[in-house]
Amino acid sequence: MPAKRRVNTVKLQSAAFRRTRSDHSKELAEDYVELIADLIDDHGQARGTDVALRLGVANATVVKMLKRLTELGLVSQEPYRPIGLTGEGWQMAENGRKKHQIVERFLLALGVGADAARIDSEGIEHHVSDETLKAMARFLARNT
Amino acid sequence: MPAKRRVNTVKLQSAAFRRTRSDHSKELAEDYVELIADLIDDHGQARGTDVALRLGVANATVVKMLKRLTELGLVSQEPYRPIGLTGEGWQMAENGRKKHQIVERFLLALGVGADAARIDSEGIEHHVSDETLKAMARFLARNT
DNA sequence: ACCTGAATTTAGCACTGGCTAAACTTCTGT
DNA sequence: ACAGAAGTTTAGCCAGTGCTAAATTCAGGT
Repeated sequence: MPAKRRVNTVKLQSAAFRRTRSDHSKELAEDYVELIADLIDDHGQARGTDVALRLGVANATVVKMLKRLTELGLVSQEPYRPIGLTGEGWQMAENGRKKHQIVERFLLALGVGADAARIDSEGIEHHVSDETLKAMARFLARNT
Repeated sequence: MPAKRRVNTVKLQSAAFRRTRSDHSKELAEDYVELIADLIDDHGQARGTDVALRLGVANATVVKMLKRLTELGLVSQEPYRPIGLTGEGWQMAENGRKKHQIVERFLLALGVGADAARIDSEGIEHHVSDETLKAMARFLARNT
């Protein structure tokens, strides 16, 4: 393999790895925002305790993360009040829910059991490109 | 929904979230080990510089991580020598490569383009349960 | 044999995301 | 009305993963 070609391959590969890794904090943000949206829709409000319980982390961790999400313009909150989402936050939540739903329904259609489909879709959701998502949607449309 | 039922749901959900998150360090370990195995197979040896270049991180980061992987019993190395894998390391690498290959071939069979398939499989690989992997393999067997 | 350049390691820093314990608000039931 | 329960926040800790700069070791060519 010529040197130039190899360099390009390496660059592409490192980009792929770096991407999956730098996305970790974005993933976390998406998990929080999506969960908050669900809580608000299901219970009328989202409280820190609920988020902590659902995510399996300590209360203080949620507080710290919400501070970061507020700085990112996704969450809006006043002290000692339930958690709210900004417009941008709602948009991210909607997007995530759509993705999540397609992935989970896709796995079910593929023959994966309900439990595994739920768990795996949670993890996979954040690593699916638009192109792959479209392919999954096509599959769903064909197999219905 | 009865209280008991809801609690179980919450526990399941938090378990799913916690799992995807606590796996981050395991993911990283798998990426390193898989890459080292590839380098050894392709070039006869794996050097820190190559790993750093491929993963898109600094040299010192690789050194630190290799120390952790050595403590985990996955990597074996003497100072200033190329990187080796333990039996357990090779086993993990093999496992990862198998998974990776199935996921990537599955995405291709689904109609995803080569570039997206490569990048997405990199990210998805670590979040696919055995059950889902089997479903993908079944799909591949049917559509060949 | 030895010098130089490449590779590796060490040292020290920053940030993220986790935790516990303690302090502080808010809500609720009597 | 207010005491206690429930929820939130603050403070301070730790581990993991990244970085740069400087020191060290190794290997090749003269």
